[in-house]
Amino acid sequence: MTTTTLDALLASSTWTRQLTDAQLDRVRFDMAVRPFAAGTTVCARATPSAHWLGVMDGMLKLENITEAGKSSTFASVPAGAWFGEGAVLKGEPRPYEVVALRDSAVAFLPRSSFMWLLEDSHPFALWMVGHLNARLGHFVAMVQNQRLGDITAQVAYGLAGLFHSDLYPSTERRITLSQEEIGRLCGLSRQVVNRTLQELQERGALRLSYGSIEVTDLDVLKAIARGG
DNA sequence: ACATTAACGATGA
DNA sequence: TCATCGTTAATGT
Repeated sequence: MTTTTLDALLASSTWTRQLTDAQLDRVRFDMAVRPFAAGTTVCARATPSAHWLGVMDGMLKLENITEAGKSSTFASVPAGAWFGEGAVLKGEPRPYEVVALRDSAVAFLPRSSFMWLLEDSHPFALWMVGHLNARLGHFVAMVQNQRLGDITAQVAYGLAGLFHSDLYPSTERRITLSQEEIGRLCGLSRQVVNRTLQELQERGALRLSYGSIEVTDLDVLKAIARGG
Protein backbone atom coordinates (compact mmCIF):
# COMPACT_ATOMS: atom_id res chain seq x y z
CA MET A 1 0.00 0.00 0.00
CA THR A 2 1.25 3.44 -0.80
CA THR A 3 -0.91 6.02 0.85
CA THR A 4 1.07 9.13 0.18
CA THR A 5 -1.49 11.35 1.81
CA LEU A 6 -3.43 11.30 5.03
CA ASP A 7 -6.65 11.50 3.04
CA ALA A 8 -5.71 8.34 1.20
CA LEU A 9 -5.04 6.49 4.44
CA LEU A 10 -8.33 7.65 5.96
CA ALA A 11 -10.23 6.77 2.79
CA SER A 12 -8.86 3.25 2.82
CA SER A 13 -9.49 2.71 6.55
CA THR A 14 -12.73 0.90 7.32
CA TRP A 15 -13.28 2.70 10.62
CA THR A 16 -13.89 6.03 8.87
CA ARG A 17 -16.74 4.71 6.76
CA GLN A 18 -19.56 5.25 9.21
CA LEU A 19 -18.42 8.56 10.63
CA THR A 20 -20.39 11.71 9.96
CA ASP A 21 -18.73 14.41 7.89
CA ALA A 22 -18.30 16.48 11.02
CA GLN A 23 -16.67 13.62 12.90
CA LEU A 24 -14.31 12.87 10.03
CA ASP A 25 -13.45 16.55 9.70
CA ARG A 26 -12.48 16.77 13.33
CA VAL A 27 -10.41 13.58 13.15
CA ARG A 28 -8.55 14.84 10.13
CA PHE A 29 -8.00 18.23 11.74
CA ASP A 30 -6.63 16.72 14.96
CA MET A 31 -4.41 14.21 13.24
CA ALA A 32 -0.70 14.84 12.75
CA VAL A 33 1.62 13.11 10.29
CA ARG A 34 5.32 12.64 10.84
CA PRO A 35 8.02 10.95 8.77
CA PHE A 36 10.50 8.54 10.35
CA ALA A 37 13.75 7.34 8.87
CA ALA A 38 14.49 3.62 8.93
CA GLY A 39 15.77 2.55 12.32
CA THR A 40 14.44 5.52 14.27
CA THR A 41 12.12 5.30 17.25
CA VAL A 42 8.49 6.31 16.71
CA CYS A 43 7.41 5.86 20.34
CA ALA A 44 9.75 5.09 23.19
CA ARG A 45 8.78 2.36 25.62
CA ALA A 46 7.27 3.46 28.94
CA THR A 47 6.31 6.90 27.69
CA PRO A 48 2.68 8.10 27.94
CA SER A 49 0.39 6.56 25.34
CA ALA A 50 -0.77 9.87 23.98
CA HIS A 51 -1.87 8.76 20.52
CA TRP A 52 -3.58 6.13 18.44
CA LEU A 53 -1.33 5.43 15.48
CA GLY A 54 -1.86 4.70 11.81
CA VAL A 55 0.85 3.64 9.37
CA MET A 56 0.63 5.74 6.23
CA ASP A 57 3.70 4.36 4.58
CA GLY A 58 6.55 2.00 5.32
CA MET A 59 6.61 -0.58 8.10
CA LEU A 60 6.92 -0.41 11.88
CA LYS A 61 7.71 -3.01 14.49
CA LEU A 62 6.58 -3.30 18.09
CA GLU A 63 9.25 -4.81 20.25
CA ASN A 64 10.46 -5.36 23.73
CA ILE A 65 14.09 -5.35 24.68
CA THR A 66 15.51 -7.27 27.62
CA GLU A 67 18.12 -5.90 29.99
CA ALA A 68 20.64 -8.03 28.13
CA GLY A 69 19.81 -6.13 24.97
CA LYS A 70 17.95 -8.91 23.21
CA SER A 71 14.95 -7.75 21.28
CA SER A 72 11.77 -9.62 20.51
CA THR A 73 9.35 -8.26 17.97
CA PHE A 74 5.77 -9.21 18.77
CA ALA A 75 4.24 -7.46 15.81
CA SER A 76 5.31 -5.91 12.55
CA VAL A 77 2.84 -3.29 11.39
CA PRO A 78 2.53 -2.68 7.66
CA ALA A 79 1.12 0.41 5.95
CA GLY A 80 -2.63 0.78 6.25
CA ALA A 81 -2.83 -0.55 9.81
CA TRP A 82 -3.92 1.20 13.00
CA PHE A 83 -2.59 0.21 16.41
CA GLY A 84 -1.91 1.36 19.95
CA GLU A 85 -5.53 1.50 21.07
CA GLY A 86 -4.85 -0.88 23.95
CA ALA A 87 -2.41 1.37 25.74
CA VAL A 88 -4.51 4.48 25.04
CA LEU A 89 -7.65 2.85 26.43
CA LYS A 90 -5.86 1.68 29.54
CA GLY A 91 -4.25 5.05 30.03
CA GLU A 92 -0.99 3.27 30.73
CA PRO A 93 2.51 3.97 29.46
CA ARG A 94 3.33 2.27 26.18
CA PRO A 95 4.52 -1.24 27.06
CA TYR A 96 6.60 -1.66 23.93
CA GLU A 97 8.99 0.25 21.72
CA VAL A 98 7.77 1.36 18.29
CA VAL A 99 10.55 1.44 15.69
CA ALA A 100 10.47 2.23 11.97
CA LEU A 101 11.84 -0.73 9.99
CA ARG A 102 11.97 1.32 6.83
CA ASP A 103 11.46 4.95 5.98
CA SER A 104 7.91 5.44 7.13
CA ALA A 105 5.15 7.97 7.63
CA VAL A 106 2.92 7.71 10.69
CA ALA A 107 -0.40 9.38 11.48
CA PHE A 108 -1.08 10.33 15.11
CA LEU A 109 -4.56 10.79 16.54
CA PRO A 110 -4.39 12.40 19.99
CA ARG A 111 -5.81 10.42 22.89
CA SER A 112 -8.40 13.12 23.59
CA SER A 113 -9.74 12.93 20.03
CA PHE A 114 -9.70 9.16 20.15
CA MET A 115 -11.70 9.06 23.39
CA TRP A 116 -14.11 11.66 22.04
CA LEU A 117 -14.69 9.63 18.89
CA LEU A 118 -15.30 6.51 20.93
CA GLU A 119 -18.07 8.30 22.85
CA ASP A 120 -19.45 10.26 19.94
CA SER A 121 -19.70 7.49 17.38
CA HIS A 122 -21.40 4.23 18.20
CA PRO A 123 -20.28 2.67 14.91
CA PHE A 124 -16.68 3.55 15.73
CA ALA A 125 -17.01 1.98 19.18
CA LEU A 126 -18.38 -1.17 17.59
CA TRP A 127 -15.60 -1.17 15.04
CA MET A 128 -13.10 -0.90 17.88
CA VAL A 129 -14.64 -3.88 19.67
CA GLY A 130 -14.18 -5.90 16.50
CA HIS A 131 -10.63 -4.62 16.11
CA LEU A 132 -9.68 -5.61 19.65
CA ASN A 133 -11.36 -8.98 19.20
CA ALA A 134 -9.42 -9.58 16.00
CA ARG A 135 -6.19 -8.71 17.79
CA LEU A 136 -7.01 -11.08 20.63
CA GLY A 137 -7.80 -13.87 18.22
CA HIS A 138 -4.56 -13.27 16.39
CA PHE A 139 -2.46 -13.59 19.52
CA VAL A 140 -4.39 -16.60 20.81
CA ALA A 141 -3.74 -18.33 17.49
CA MET A 142 -0.10 -17.31 17.75
CA VAL A 143 0.26 -19.03 21.12
CA GLN A 144 -1.40 -22.15 19.77
CA ASN A 145 0.85 -22.09 16.73
CA GLN A 146 3.97 -21.89 18.88
CA ARG A 147 2.83 -24.63 21.25
CA LEU A 148 1.58 -27.10 18.70
CA GLY A 149 3.31 -26.26 15.46
CA ASP A 150 6.76 -26.95 14.11
CA ILE A 151 9.29 -24.35 13.04
CA THR A 152 7.93 -24.17 9.51
CA ALA A 153 4.44 -23.42 10.79
CA GLN A 154 5.87 -20.80 13.14
CA VAL A 155 7.55 -18.89 10.32
CA ALA A 156 4.54 -19.30 8.04
CA TYR A 157 2.26 -17.92 10.76
CA GLY A 158 4.51 -14.96 11.38
CA LEU A 159 4.41 -14.04 7.71
CA ALA A 160 0.75 -14.90 7.12
CA GLY A 161 -0.15 -12.73 10.10
CA LEU A 162 0.90 -9.67 8.13
CA PHE A 163 -2.05 -10.42 5.84
CA HIS A 164 -4.69 -10.57 8.59
CA SER A 165 -7.63 -9.00 6.78
CA ASP A 166 -8.98 -7.08 9.79
CA LEU A 167 -5.76 -5.99 11.45
CA TYR A 168 -3.62 -5.40 8.37
CA PRO A 169 -6.10 -4.93 5.53
CA SER A 170 -3.85 -3.72 2.74
CA THR A 171 -0.51 -5.51 3.01
CA GLU A 172 1.45 -5.75 -0.21
CA ARG A 173 2.48 -9.18 -1.50
CA ARG A 174 6.10 -8.09 -1.47
CA ILE A 175 7.34 -7.82 2.09
CA THR A 176 10.47 -5.77 2.46
CA LEU A 177 11.93 -7.32 5.57
CA SER A 178 15.38 -8.82 6.00
CA GLN A 179 15.60 -12.41 7.18
CA GLU A 180 17.08 -11.01 10.38
CA GLU A 181 13.85 -9.04 10.99
CA ILE A 182 11.67 -11.99 10.05
CA GLY A 183 13.61 -13.95 12.64
CA ARG A 184 12.82 -11.36 15.30
CA LEU A 185 9.17 -11.42 14.25
CA CYS A 186 8.94 -15.21 14.48
CA GLY A 187 11.13 -15.59 17.54
CA LEU A 188 13.78 -17.61 15.71
CA SER A 189 17.39 -17.15 14.69
CA ARG A 190 18.26 -15.78 11.27
CA GLN A 191 19.91 -19.06 10.27
CA VAL A 192 16.83 -21.15 11.00
CA VAL A 193 14.62 -18.60 9.27
CA ASN A 194 16.88 -18.74 6.22
CA ARG A 195 16.52 -22.50 5.97
CA THR A 196 12.78 -22.38 6.62
CA LEU A 197 12.16 -19.64 4.05
CA GLN A 198 13.90 -21.78 1.46
CA GLU A 199 11.58 -24.63 2.37
CA LEU A 200 8.55 -22.33 2.03
CA GLN A 201 9.86 -21.31 -1.36
CA GLU A 202 10.22 -24.95 -2.41
CA ARG A 203 6.63 -25.54 -1.36
CA GLY A 204 5.45 -22.68 -3.55
CA ALA A 205 4.31 -20.25 -0.86
CA LEU A 206 6.74 -17.45 -1.61
CA ARG A 207 9.71 -16.28 -3.60
CA LEU A 208 12.92 -15.07 -2.02
CA SER A 209 14.95 -12.13 -3.16
CA TYR A 210 17.53 -9.77 -1.75
CA GLY A 211 16.08 -7.89 1.23
CA SER A 212 12.52 -8.96 0.61
CA ILE A 213 10.16 -11.84 -0.01
CA GLU A 214 7.15 -12.05 -2.24
CA VAL A 215 4.21 -14.12 -1.06
CA THR A 216 3.05 -15.88 -4.20
CA ASP A 217 0.42 -18.17 -2.66
CA LEU A 218 -1.16 -16.88 0.51
CA ASP A 219 -3.48 -19.87 0.80
CA VAL A 220 -0.54 -22.26 0.83
CA LEU A 221 1.24 -20.08 3.38
CA LYS A 222 -1.82 -20.04 5.64
CA ALA A 223 -2.27 -23.78 5.29
CA ILE A 224 1.32 -24.36 6.36
CA ALA A 225 0.80 -21.95 9.24
CA ARG A 226 -2.07 -24.14 10.44
CA GLY A 227 0.18 -27.15 10.41
CA GLY A 228 0.12 -28.27 6.78
C1' DA B 1 17.60 -34.08 17.97
C1' DC B 2 17.54 -29.47 17.00
C1' DA B 3 17.96 -24.58 18.00
C1' DT B 4 21.46 -20.93 18.99
C1' DT B 5 25.57 -18.19 18.42
C1' DA B 6 29.61 -17.14 15.93
C1' DA B 7 32.05 -16.80 11.97
C1' DC B 8 33.02 -16.92 7.00
C1' DG B 9 32.79 -15.67 2.19
C1' DA B 10 29.66 -14.30 -1.57
C1' DT B 11 26.71 -11.06 -3.50
C1' DG B 12 23.25 -7.31 -4.29
C1' DA B 13 22.14 -2.24 -4.03
C1' DT C 1 31.03 0.19 0.83
C1' DC C 2 27.70 -1.89 3.57
C1' DA C 3 23.73 -4.80 4.32
C1' DT C 4 22.07 -9.12 3.47
C1' DC C 5 22.29 -13.92 2.39
C1' DG C 6 23.68 -18.84 2.49
C1' DT C 7 26.43 -21.94 4.84
C1' DT C 8 29.22 -24.37 8.33
C1' DA C 9 31.14 -25.35 12.90
C1' DA C 10 30.87 -25.24 17.82
C1' DT C 11 27.82 -25.19 21.70
C1' DG C 12 23.74 -25.75 24.65
C1' DT C 13 19.36 -27.81 26.25
